[in-house]
Amino acid sequence: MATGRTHRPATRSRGIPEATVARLPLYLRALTALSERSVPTVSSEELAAAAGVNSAKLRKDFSYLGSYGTRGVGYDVEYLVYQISRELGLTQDWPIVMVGIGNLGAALANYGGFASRGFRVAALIDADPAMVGKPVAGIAVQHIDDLEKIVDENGVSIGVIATPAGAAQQVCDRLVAAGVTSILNFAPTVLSVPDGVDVRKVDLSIELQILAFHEQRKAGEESDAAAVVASSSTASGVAGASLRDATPAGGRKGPDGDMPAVMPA
Amino acid sequence: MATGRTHRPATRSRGIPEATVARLPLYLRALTALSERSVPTVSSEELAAAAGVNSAKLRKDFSYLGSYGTRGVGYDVEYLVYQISRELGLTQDWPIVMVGIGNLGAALANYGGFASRGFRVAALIDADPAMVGKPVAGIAVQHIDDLEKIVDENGVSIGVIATPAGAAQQVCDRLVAAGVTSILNFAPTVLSVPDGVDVRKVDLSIELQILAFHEQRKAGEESDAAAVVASSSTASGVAGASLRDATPAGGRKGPDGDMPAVMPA
DNA sequence: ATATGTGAAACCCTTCACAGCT
DNA sequence: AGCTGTGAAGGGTTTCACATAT
Repeated sequence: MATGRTHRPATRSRGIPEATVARLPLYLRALTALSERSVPTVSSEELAAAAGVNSAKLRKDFSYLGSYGTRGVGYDVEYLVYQISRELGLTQDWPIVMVGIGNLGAALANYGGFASRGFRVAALIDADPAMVGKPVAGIAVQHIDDLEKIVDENGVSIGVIATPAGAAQQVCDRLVAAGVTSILNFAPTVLSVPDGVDVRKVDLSIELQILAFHEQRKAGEESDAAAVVASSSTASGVAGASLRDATPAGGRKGPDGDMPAVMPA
Repeated sequence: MATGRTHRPATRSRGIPEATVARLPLYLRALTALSERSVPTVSSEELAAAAGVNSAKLRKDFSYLGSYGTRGVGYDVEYLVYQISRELGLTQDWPIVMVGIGNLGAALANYGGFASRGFRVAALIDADPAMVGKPVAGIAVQHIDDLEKIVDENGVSIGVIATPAGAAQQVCDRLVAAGVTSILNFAPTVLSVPDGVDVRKVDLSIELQILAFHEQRKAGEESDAAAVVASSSTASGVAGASLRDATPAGGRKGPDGDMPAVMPA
């Protein structure tokens, strides 16, 4: 043991299921919008619609937090905003550091979404000496040599990695060694971290590939023309079946399609 | 019917579980790296380590695609790269449009991750006349008035939304009306789309909030020394029902912590 | 009358453990 | 001997449906 584990230690989260935690920010956003419009209460039905989930799920989610609703009435918006904020740990300030101030890093630094909700960009860090000192989003970029000092002095426990893939693991190791225990990774690599450190990744290339998978399926499902003209072929039934049999045919190998002469780049 | 559903129609994906689909891009990336190093075969154990999952899961995932391995040996790297690419629909070219060329949009357009794997940025679209004509990542930005024409002429079925939250739904509606059936949404809003349209969202603020939740828990788990200083001693005891008539006084209530006098911004 | 809170059922995903093939 | 492919067990998540509270 003592070897670095690979991903998402899952952190037993007291009693709240991980799936629920992942939806709390969604509820919070919807509630904040209601709060700004001075709406005093919401029903699970309304709030669920605003958050894009179904109401039974939302009620079950809230039940893990406590009994915060009133039967026959609904939920008090302000009260829920506070309770969810507290549950998520947003009533305190989280200083974060961002490493890798290239195109993406700079865009993220400029993105207002952080500051608005408990996160404060404590430092921007880059390895390029030409970047150091330059202000990005009103903050002067610092050199990566000072990473440990920066993390320590600011009490940073959350780091954002927006470096090229090749540098990510190395940066991650330094962040962890310096005391960071949560990492948001935008670099297209799998990061190895010790137990006790949480990693979440955002990879837009992966998201697109998942969409492509479904897109391809849709195209195959249609009569045969590619088009996909507006409409929504609801297909309420278990329709589908269509060409291409799923089963790995008794004999050998997969559905269809063998190696082509030329590999796709 | 006819009403727009809210999120992730889940698209029955023939036989491949959604969770497996979401991991295929990960496997593909690891395999591509092996391929570049001319590694001929991998075991499930090795590949799993490289992709950051466990080997049983990987084998089960691959079993949905077919029998692509050789017992006692492992998987042929090149062969798997091709099969997974094909399964994901990456052997064809996917023209995409990106709407909203601000900081984030520009950064995404510059990100190489797209082009490298089957995705081609067919057009960049913005509502700001001042942006129109400007080259971003080598492509001239076009005006949103031409959205429908652009989608149609390029046969675009995948759209990326990187606009401010307020404009996202409206842009989404136009994309869908124009024929787009898959959307990657970077705006912090829930999008309503008709059945048959897939939406995936990327929201870094949400990711950070999830990390904060676990981070908070870690801090509380420690012996007792207040690791995270500057805390907000949230009325440790069961504080009185403070001002705010909001408190829906009643039976149970949650674990601890009532409304504070001052709400966190 | 209305909407929450929650056992129970259904479903999906992961992990185990080993039969079966090379 | 070694590694894949997969039934079966185990956990987690979603959905149902209704008792319960206002």
